[in-house]
Amino acid sequence: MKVRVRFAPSPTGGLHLGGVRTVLYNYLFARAHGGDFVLRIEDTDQTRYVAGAEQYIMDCLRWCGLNPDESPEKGGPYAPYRQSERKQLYREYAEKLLASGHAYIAFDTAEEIEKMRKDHRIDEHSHAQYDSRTRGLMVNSLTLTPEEVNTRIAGGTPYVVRIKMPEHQTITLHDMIRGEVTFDSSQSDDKVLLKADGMPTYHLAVVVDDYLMKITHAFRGEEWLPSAPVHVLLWEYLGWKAHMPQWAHLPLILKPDGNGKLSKRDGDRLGFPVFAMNWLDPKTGEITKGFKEMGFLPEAFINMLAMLGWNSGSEQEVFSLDELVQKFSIERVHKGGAKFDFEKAKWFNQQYIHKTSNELLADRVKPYLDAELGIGNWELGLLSKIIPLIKDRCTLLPDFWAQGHFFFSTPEIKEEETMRKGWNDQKQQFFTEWVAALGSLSSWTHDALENSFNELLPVHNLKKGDVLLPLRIMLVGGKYGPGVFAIAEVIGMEETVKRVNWVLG
RNA sequence: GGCGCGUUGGUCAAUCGGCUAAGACGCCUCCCUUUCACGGAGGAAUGACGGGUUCGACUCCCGUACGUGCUACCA
Repeated sequence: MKVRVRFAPSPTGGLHLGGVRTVLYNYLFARAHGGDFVLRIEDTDQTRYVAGAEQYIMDCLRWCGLNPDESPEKGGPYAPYRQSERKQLYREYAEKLLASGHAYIAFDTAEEIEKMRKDHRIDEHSHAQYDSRTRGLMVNSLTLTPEEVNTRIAGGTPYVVRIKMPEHQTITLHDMIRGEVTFDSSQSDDKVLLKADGMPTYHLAVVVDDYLMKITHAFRGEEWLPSAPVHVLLWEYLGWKAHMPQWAHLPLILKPDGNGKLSKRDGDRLGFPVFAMNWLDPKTGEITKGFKEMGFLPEAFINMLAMLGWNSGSEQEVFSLDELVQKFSIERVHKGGAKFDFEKAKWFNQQYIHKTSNELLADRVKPYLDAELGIGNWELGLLSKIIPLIKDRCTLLPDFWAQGHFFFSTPEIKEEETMRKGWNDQKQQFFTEWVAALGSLSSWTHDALENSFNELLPVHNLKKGDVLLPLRIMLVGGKYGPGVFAIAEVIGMEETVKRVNWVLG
């Protein structure tokens, strides 16, 4: 049987890094087994629908290089891939469940349910559930006669279809990461399967679609584990038990400090991205920063996520996507949640910047220079010269500007005090003569520049250390950057002379 | 509160009964470098707790604690 997996997000906002990791694990599993990876949009909650979110999710997957084989955009043999477009389909299965007695119709209003929750609460901390203990008290097809039910439906009374959870039945589920997990069916309430608006809830929709789309392995976040028994029962009641996918509930990604699931707010608070790409909330106009825009390379982002909860068992940490496809195994996914560490994420990016070819890096860096200098306002050829000089000093893509801006324009001197420290006539003389000598250099190379510099030193009774740092500050503005003479070589004679002369006054 | 899941250094984590408990990030020291980095060499830092089982438990079992998730006509 062909392996088929799916990523099923609901289009309600930015794509969380945990979501991307779920996509990754799905993708790796599918590729490793020669299977299909499908993207299914779970947009059954019309009240939470956010315009643009679906397109945004696909853009994120594209940036990550984790493209689905089947999706709303691409189509496929099991289309449509948007649950809202499959709406009519689910009712048929709800009816089937109704007919077999595994589900029932309920007419209760939100207020009535709320009242029941309070009136029948067991203690102060918990509200009663709509379940085997309380369903007999409510207005539903279990307490009403068939005639009464029909009259209400005919009269247009809104209703939902709920699953009738059995009492005290032990439900066992095999999870690829956790092994056997068991539940007591009485713990779960009679979940709504079909809502009053005719849309299915997640519970009905996942089961129906996973079956119809022939999904063989279902990976999702650990937060779904408590409702898994409901899904297992549904597979059974619908008569599809033999086709139920193998489950894997992925550990959660936690906040770096305190406790709890990592959320967008933590990123804002702690100063790091949580979403894959910038997300503009159409309702509030608020922009949430993404890893892409913060200057991460997609390869590094993916590698970092792969290692958050999984490891190969070896000491290797840097893996290409192809290597991950080869080595990843869902069984080696850690069971416990992992706290997100932004420092480690940056380290991965640094590793990738170091190992990425200068040509490819130039493509990635170009947009940042365009943004700083304006498109067409700078010499593209410079990029290939400076990248090898500064890449070792860069962790995120914007660092290329921070580390290389002085190649493009005369820098502001930010370390003037350091530069002037111990300044005297000797130094003034030295630089004046060196600058004058520059014109007669046989070739403008860093070696030639350094030689002429060195030769002049004893003439003025100076040591190299006395004047090298001042020269650096003249050229770059601060105490950083690649070798000074290499910088001078790149910016050229005219600019070098100009920067030194400006300081000499 | 109930139920599920989890628990090895600050963080990510290896270990599938033999441990003097890997490795990485971060931190500290030193070397390299007359800048900043890269790189190299070191260092500090770990099995939640209590019972079993066993010749031997980080590894298996039970309990406790702690963490986390769920407990919606949200996913």
